[in-house]
Amino acid sequence: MSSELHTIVADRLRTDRQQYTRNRRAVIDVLDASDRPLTLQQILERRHDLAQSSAYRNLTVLETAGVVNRVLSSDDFSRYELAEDLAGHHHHMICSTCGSVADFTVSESLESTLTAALEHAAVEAGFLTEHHRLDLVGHCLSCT
Amino acid sequence: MSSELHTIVADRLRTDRQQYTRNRRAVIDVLDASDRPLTLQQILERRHDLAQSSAYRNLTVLETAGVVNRVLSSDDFSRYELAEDLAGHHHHMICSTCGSVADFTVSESLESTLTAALEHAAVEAGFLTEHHRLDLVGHCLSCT
DNA sequence: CTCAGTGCAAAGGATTTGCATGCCG
DNA sequence: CGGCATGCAAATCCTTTGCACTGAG
Repeated sequence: MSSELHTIVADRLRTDRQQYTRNRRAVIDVLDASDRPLTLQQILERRHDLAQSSAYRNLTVLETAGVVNRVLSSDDFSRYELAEDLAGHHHHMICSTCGSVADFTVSESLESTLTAALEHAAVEAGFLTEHHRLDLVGHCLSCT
Repeated sequence: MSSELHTIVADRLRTDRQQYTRNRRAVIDVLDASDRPLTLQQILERRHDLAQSSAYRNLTVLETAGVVNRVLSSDDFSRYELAEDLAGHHHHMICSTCGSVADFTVSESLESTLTAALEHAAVEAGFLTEHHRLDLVGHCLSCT
């Protein structure tokens, strides 16, 4: 399972003529082990051997290769997670008090209804959809 | 219609013990005239008499009073729009190439299905929902 | 008068970049 | 050996803040 993940990541990086280095693998491992998107700080806390600038650079490389997504919340920090086709399609509960982000999913039937309706709206606007984003904004348990 | 908007804004500001000044009214006018969220730069371009710092400060005041929302896109710029209960509930098409944001809506029946399903998920997670956010991410007509 | 709002300039802070070094192929 | 990845430090740039001034009540 996990080794399969690394194979996929390595493939996509190779397609971008990028190497799957130790640091990049460390970033992927950290994101894979989390049940929610992580800030750069949180990534560094989990792997003290990573340098800040390299982590940023590697996240950019990984995002370009399509294996990592950048998630924006309500605070000043970007958060990072595995791309949806690796981690599974899901949604976010965003706390507008503390900025934390938690994952959740909805039923497949709702997803397909949604996807169809959105694609209809996109076509009308001449917009080329990559994916949709459905998030809840409110207050998490610890901030209530 | 428009004067009604100003009345509502004035009321909400008063509740926050804030005044509805000329500059704040100018910001509201600019946002009201737009069919999409605007960056600070775009606001300043439309009203050259506004100072950057005051515009930021006023947007913060207006956001706190609940008449303006801050919208995050894919670029480094925050965008601002009238609060949903003033402009109507809607969604965004976000261009991941240029960061531009356009508004769109979906049917009310889909909205209510959505709202019910999301509330179910939120309750399970102990999350207190303020509102939901449903966005399309992709490429706009000019970036295709 | 008082005090919030304003504008200029300077500071903050997450993210990016320059450059010398190290390492994998 | 050659070229990319790395890490440190410095730069970038959106956004925030300090401070003196202005204007409404």
